[in-house]
Amino acid sequence: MEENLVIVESPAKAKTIERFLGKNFVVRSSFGHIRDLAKKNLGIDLKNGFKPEYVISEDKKKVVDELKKAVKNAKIIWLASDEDREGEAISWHLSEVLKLKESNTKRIVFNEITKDAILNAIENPRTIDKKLVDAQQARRILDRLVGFELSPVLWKKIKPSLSAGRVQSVAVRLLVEREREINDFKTSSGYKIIGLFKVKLDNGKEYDVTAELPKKFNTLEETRKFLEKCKKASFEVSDIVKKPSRKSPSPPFTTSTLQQEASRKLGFSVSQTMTVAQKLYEAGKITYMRTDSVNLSDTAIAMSRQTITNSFGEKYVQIRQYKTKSKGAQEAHEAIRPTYMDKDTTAGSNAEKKLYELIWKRTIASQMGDALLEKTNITITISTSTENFIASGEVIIFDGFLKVYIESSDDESEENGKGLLPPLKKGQALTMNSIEATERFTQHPPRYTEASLVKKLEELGIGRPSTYAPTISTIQQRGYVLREDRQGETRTFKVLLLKNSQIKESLKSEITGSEKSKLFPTDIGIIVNDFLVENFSDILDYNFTALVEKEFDLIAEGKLSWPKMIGKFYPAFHKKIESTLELTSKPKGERLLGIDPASGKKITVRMGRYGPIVVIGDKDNDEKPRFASLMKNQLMETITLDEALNLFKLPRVVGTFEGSEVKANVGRFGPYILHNNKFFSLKKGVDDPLEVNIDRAIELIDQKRVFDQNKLIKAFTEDAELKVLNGRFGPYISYQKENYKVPKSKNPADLSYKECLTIIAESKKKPARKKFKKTK
DNA sequence: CAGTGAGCGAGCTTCCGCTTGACTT
Repeated sequence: MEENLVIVESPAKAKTIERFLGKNFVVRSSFGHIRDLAKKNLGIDLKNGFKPEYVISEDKKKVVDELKKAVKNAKIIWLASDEDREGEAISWHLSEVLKLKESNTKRIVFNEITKDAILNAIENPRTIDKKLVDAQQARRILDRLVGFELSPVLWKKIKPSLSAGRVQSVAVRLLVEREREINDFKTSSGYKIIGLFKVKLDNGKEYDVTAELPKKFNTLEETRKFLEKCKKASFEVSDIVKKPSRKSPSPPFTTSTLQQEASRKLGFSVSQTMTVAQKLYEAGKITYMRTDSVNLSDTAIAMSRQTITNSFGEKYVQIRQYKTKSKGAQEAHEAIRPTYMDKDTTAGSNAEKKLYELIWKRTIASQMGDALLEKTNITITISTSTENFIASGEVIIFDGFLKVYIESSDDESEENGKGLLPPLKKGQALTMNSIEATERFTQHPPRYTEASLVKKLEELGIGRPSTYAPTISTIQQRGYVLREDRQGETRTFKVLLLKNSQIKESLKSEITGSEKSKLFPTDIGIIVNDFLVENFSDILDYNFTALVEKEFDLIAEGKLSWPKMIGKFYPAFHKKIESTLELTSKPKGERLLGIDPASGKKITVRMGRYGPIVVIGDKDNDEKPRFASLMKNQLMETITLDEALNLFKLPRVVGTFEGSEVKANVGRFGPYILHNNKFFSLKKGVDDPLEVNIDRAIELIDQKRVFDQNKLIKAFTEDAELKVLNGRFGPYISYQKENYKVPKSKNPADLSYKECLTIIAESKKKPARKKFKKTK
């Protein structure tokens, strides 16, 4: 018989701890929560004080059975789930399900996986904190009530299978409101003035100095006037200000900051970051990756000190303890850091290497000294104007943490590369080489990326490290949001150049508004959001989570009972659900665009059964209304009358090729060319079905033909339905509309008819694959 | 998949937070 059974949440953690504890201890994992509210109905007895009905989750039955066996064989059970609300609840559910007795059950907690921390925990056991468990139950029940009562309202009023919840609906709201800010944004322009000067110092050396006017001119007129004045001006250094400044390293990574930096520096999606981090964690290379804590264990700090000293020298060491700033942090774990600080790289996939190195650098930098800088601002007066030029420079006196890590910023326009200035003195005269005035435009607020949305959610205290990635993917799966690249547009801007006493005006062009991996709300996302904000403003409020968190805290302190809290919330909420079902009509987002000049009928945009459409006329008239779908990058909210009229120009005859008509149109999978009943997709962001010409169409048809030829690896005379094809995931066999993978051991080109049939038969023997849910 | 947009009805969908596999035609 084993003396002691320790139960933790994660199997990787179990493995590590078992090493620390020795022979008398067996360590098992619960794999997170083992039971949850029943999925049928609500799982909550509304007539009976909101009594929750808990069931053991299907995928946890095996785990529970094994834990039961392990309990039988142990004298003392140590419940070692995380030290936070959810962890406390996990321990409580375990003690209920495993029928643990108080006499031989101990609750222990540690928030770092080090030998000292664990031995210390064993020395200081406690009992389950039922008040904290109750706070978790309140959280769980509230979320279920909100989610399972709101979602069906959407099914009835908008579309089946939609969803709403405390976290996801606010995430969508952030995106919709940002999109509106962008639509409402009025761009204005001004002229930025940059002067290039030459200066000859006493030592005979000549230097270039670049200086900028701190203000922008609003109009071309003013700009020209200013340049005219500069023509005959003399320029002189009037002031030199040197200011020391310092930069401090950022704290070690939490889940959210790791997701942000991996997105900015490595281009990872939020879920990609988590998958790669999970791999590193399971391999024992980093600490736990779902954490809101910036804390480092004493051992980690000691290791960092050693590593920094060895690599860069003692003077680069500066030990720091960081404090978590984010709302609602529960700090059950350490920050995300390498397990062994002396390893600055790791083996593994490219992604694993890159992410590991990022984590290593960030952790090491967090224990290094501030960077010391000296900023210099030099004021240059203009004899003919009251304006001044400013030349600024920056010198690094001591690089400190910058030796290993520079944090990236979401703000792309941030200036970099301010360098060294020549040793100028007050009164020094400068010769003007040229002055350039460039028209610059104000930028609309940036669209969210996955990672910047996570950052915003964390700031609002909404969601947890374990749910950021799933939330981001849920709102995309529901069709509320698309993650997309968008091509920018060409914009022209004016440039005035003063050189050799002449002012030359020219037009230049730049690409603006291009977006990479940004989140765009869809029409459905906007309709759902507006409906929810209109009818359930309290839950959609950015402070809703913060408000209920305060009450959860009261419950955890024993100052409020959870049924009382839920009892206060639910009746009014439920009443609102019923009145909304009864009183509101289906929101279609209908908007009048104008009058069709050809027929004189009204043109409207609205949500149709299969997506957003524009309609000419209405049902009440004798004539059938005409319909057209919006293109993928058009929004109901912003489409104009002209754009709508263009949609009715499709399908459009492009020309003829090989004796048959070539047509352009937009289908469910985007714009396409139709020729001889065959479809050829138009290239996203390149071709426009309204403008594509016959030459381009033929080019696309040819390309597709070549592609299809390469697709076929082998066909068989025995059976025309059987083919070996080249696909996205490598070679496969296609037979009777089903696909089968070609084993890696076989060369697809050499497969015989018989071998193919064997492969098909083999793969049919395997248990039926879980079919992915069809998402429309 | 390359059209559709009516209306009825059965049966389904759905939340947030803990965890990891099992998937990848």
